[in-house]
Amino acid sequence: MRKGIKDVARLAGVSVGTVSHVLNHPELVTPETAQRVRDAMDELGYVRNEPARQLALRGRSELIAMIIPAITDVFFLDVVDGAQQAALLAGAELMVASSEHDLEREQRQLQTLEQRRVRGVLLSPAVDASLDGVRALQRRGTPLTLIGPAFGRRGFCSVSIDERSGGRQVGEHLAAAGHRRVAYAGTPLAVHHVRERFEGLVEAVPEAQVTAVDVAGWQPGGGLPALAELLAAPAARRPTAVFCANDLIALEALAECAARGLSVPGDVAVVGYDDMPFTRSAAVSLTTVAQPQEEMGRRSVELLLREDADGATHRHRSVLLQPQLVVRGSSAAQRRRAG
Amino acid sequence: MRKGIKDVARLAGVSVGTVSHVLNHPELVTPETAQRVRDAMDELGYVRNEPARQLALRGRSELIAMIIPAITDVFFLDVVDGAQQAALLAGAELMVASSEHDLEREQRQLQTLEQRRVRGVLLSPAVDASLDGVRALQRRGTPLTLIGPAFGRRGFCSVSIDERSGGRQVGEHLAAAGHRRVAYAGTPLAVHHVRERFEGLVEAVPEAQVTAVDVAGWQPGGGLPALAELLAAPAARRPTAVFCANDLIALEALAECAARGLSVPGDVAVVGYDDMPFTRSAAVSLTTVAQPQEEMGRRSVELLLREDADGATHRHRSVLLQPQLVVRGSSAAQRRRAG
DNA sequence: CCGATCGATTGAAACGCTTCATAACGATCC
DNA sequence: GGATCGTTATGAAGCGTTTCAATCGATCGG
Repeated sequence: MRKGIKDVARLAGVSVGTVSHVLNHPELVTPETAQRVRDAMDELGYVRNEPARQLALRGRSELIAMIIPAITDVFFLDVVDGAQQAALLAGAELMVASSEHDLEREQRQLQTLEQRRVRGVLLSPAVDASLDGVRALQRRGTPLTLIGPAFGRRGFCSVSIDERSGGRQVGEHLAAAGHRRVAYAGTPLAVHHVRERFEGLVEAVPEAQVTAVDVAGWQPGGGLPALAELLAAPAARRPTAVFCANDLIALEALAECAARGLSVPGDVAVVGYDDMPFTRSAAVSLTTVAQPQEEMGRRSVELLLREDADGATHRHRSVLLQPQLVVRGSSAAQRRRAG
Repeated sequence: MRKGIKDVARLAGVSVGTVSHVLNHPELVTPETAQRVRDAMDELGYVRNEPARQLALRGRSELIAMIIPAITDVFFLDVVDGAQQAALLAGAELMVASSEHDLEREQRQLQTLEQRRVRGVLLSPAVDASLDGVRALQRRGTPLTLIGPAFGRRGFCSVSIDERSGGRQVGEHLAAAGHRRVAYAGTPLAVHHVRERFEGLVEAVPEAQVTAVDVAGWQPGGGLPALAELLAAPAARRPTAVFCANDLIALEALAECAARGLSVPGDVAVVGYDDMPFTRSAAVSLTTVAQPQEEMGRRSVELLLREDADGATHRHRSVLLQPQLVVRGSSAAQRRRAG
């Protein structure tokens, strides 16, 4: 049914070798012959058979695959975007799959990618994934770089973000504005990046009293009762700043303040994390921390391609990216009453 | 370097045919032999060569590809998610690529997908794409279904959303609440879905005066001067409701109201579109229109697989999905002063 | 005018797999 | 005991491509 190189050869009156040459080494073929072959291709609607090609070349495809834990996680949008740009520059294609935080799916996807002989894999592992399978794959010759926290991940290239620095930047900003009582609203500290940010914060405000507010179980629109309670305290004990583990929580913190008649940033400063698009559009524009997602994607592709190029002489690298505090209205610097 | 089926055969002391059988037709092989072969595979770290397999089977892969116009467009997150679920159910893999609104990239991606002999393609075309290339691809035997507006796209299966109905639902909601002056804030009406929503709105509020506010050039945090001007009018001429073409604009409209001391929904009702996560967390929770993205993805995969199964007898189908008004605080029903 | 040289083209081998017709081998039956 | 059968294993053919050694003409220097 489908036309192959042979049909083209017959129609053009040349051998299959020649047809292949016009595809891969046009300089070896007379322009006229080449044209005749191309005409034949058009006429037949010839489409190269990539699997066959790959087989003959006993090689890798130009496909880079990226596995992320959840396709609906907006954090990865720009990571993918950056990776895509870098891949394009290198003449490779990028495709994305999602493990949905399921270790088994992750393994299966890695397996089919290896079977497809992809050029390399960018992996942001499902949370508590054991990396044994990944190591094996790598040993068998598929380059792989890790995206996300690098701890305990020797033997791989990896790109991660300095979460602690993000917390520290927020802390320094708040300390400079004279805050002495700050609340940290986040999901359980057991989650790696949530804790790192917290510790960065604490580190940077040694003279302040920091209260961790666990919002486990929170979901958008659900309110923040634990935080509300804190804000209900008399002014002298009430936190003067709230640092939230992400922007959505921060937006809701804003609402809690408004509901209590507390002005932001007058009475309470609010800081988010992630710099999502809506942070600029909120009633009080949100101070937040921008993450270098796009760069994360870009660098990970670069590491991957380098690993591929280096071959046996390769030495793994870990890249640590810096987040960036973005000061906006919700924490605007101002004179504070003594607190 | 890499081990093949032959190496496995040699090590297990069987023929290549047998090895292949344990992979594809285990029932034809004695359990003991099968075990021996599997042990050999493990020992050698054998990984199936998918391209070779595909070639031998002269067939399609189990890979479904989806091309979206922009990887950073949050709208598609749940579309991809739904598609992924459906694909998984059907035993296929889904991979995503993005054309970045570039017709040329889209074409190139379609081409490499065809060369890879994917099982089918879900395409959300770059805006003003001509579909000729796509038609050719389809004629050559790659099933393809379209995601997005169906107009002028005969000859394909497609899944789209009834944008007009979304506008109508908002209109009916506002009309029922007694609004007589409503503003529509959106990017140029030339954009298909923006216009459709507008027309739905107008259709549903025949007795009201509707003002279209063009926010072309707007970006998050930029403010909405055109809308602000409207809101600055004396109460008797000021719109009592603002319908925004997306939630981000609506959030900003909320801020404009607050800045002018207008209460929402008391003085002005605000309605958004898309039902993004933050709509529940805003100071005034946002009335908006939820889009059936996840279903969109699911249905498109179903159509694709059906087309693949039907073969020549296939008749194209168009599915039109209904969006769903979600009423929240920013337009809460209430007694209105005569307006 | 002949051998050498060069450029264009050819055809076959190889890539790793699946499958199919065939063989090998017991067990079963008359 | 020989024919027949069923089960299991075999090896060669074929999938569509690329590449490489070989071929074929034509051109060139002497």
